[in-house]
Amino acid sequence: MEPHAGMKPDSDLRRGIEAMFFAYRGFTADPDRILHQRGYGRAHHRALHFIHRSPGTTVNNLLAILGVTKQSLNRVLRTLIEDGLVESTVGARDKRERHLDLTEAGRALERDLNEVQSARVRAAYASAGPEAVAGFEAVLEQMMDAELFRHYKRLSELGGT
Amino acid sequence: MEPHAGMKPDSDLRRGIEAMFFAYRGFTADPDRILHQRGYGRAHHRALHFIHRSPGTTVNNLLAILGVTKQSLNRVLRTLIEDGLVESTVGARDKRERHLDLTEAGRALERDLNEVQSARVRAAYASAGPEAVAGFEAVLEQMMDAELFRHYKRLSELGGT
DNA sequence: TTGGAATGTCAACAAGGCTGACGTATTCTG
DNA sequence: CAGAATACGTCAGCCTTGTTGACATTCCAA
Repeated sequence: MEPHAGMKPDSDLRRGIEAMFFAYRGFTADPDRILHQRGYGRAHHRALHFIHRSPGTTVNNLLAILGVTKQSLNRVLRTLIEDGLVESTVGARDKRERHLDLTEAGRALERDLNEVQSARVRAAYASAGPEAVAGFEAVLEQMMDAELFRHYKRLSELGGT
Repeated sequence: MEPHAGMKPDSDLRRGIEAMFFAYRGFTADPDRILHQRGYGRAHHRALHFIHRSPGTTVNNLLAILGVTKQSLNRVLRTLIEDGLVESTVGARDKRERHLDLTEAGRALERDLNEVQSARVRAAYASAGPEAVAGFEAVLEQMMDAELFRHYKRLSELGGT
């Protein structure tokens, strides 16, 4: 392949790839500790996060966002419901659907997890500066494929508390 | 918590967190397909990547970088050696050590995996622009914790290919 | 009204993490 | 030189979290 102006050398790309690998490990390290103490895994965190984000969402909805099979999600969801962190209510309009919401205990755990994860992201943002943050998000967005990007955009536009 | 100038609002942090989640999925999607075809998983990719990066590295070294137990790494390594993708040779200076290298077949697979993963990163970089890339790397570096950052730096300074 | 699509649950299996215990070869150290 | 420490491999067993397959319930449209 002819290198040409604007073409990133192979070593730059490898560096970026390694940065993603190591950064993702750091990104999940703090919540993982809390989860492990409580006997949960990363899948539980993801479920709590997105239920918090879209209260009353259905199982199917969550499936699409998380990109796993319904059987896989169901196992996680079942333990969260048994442990009283998530509430599942039969749909009023469509009784096949289950609407998912966090209980007070669920909100508390989600808050703890978000707290430690946000702290790290906040520190990284503060240390790298606002322009770096803009670049960070721009590259990440481009790294998603179309479907993931749609989910991301939809959630972003909801605005969060 | 009193918000003050320069303090990122919670919603910005949540957006960044979700961006990391979705982007990481995209980041691994293409290599995952190739790996799955060959009956391998992400763990095999990581081993191949870092052996390629540091030819002749020892098992202990790889353990530290990957952050897994030797039992876990051993399972992956054993299949790669059996399948003739990795070669393990007894250390010359210290015969307790095993030095790991890719065979020709191992290099070929690593090249394929790197090819598709780099393609996506390259496209993202090209589309976001060089300043965004600088910001991207800056934020990722800050997101690592100290030990991971050391590994990252050591590898980066080796230079590429 | 009935057959198919959609939604969700249960069962069983595999990958790949983990801990703990142990064996062997080799090197280092007191 | 004897014994401790290091590097590596392996066995056994556990957990999380992904998968497929089979099934019940509910809705909707022909």
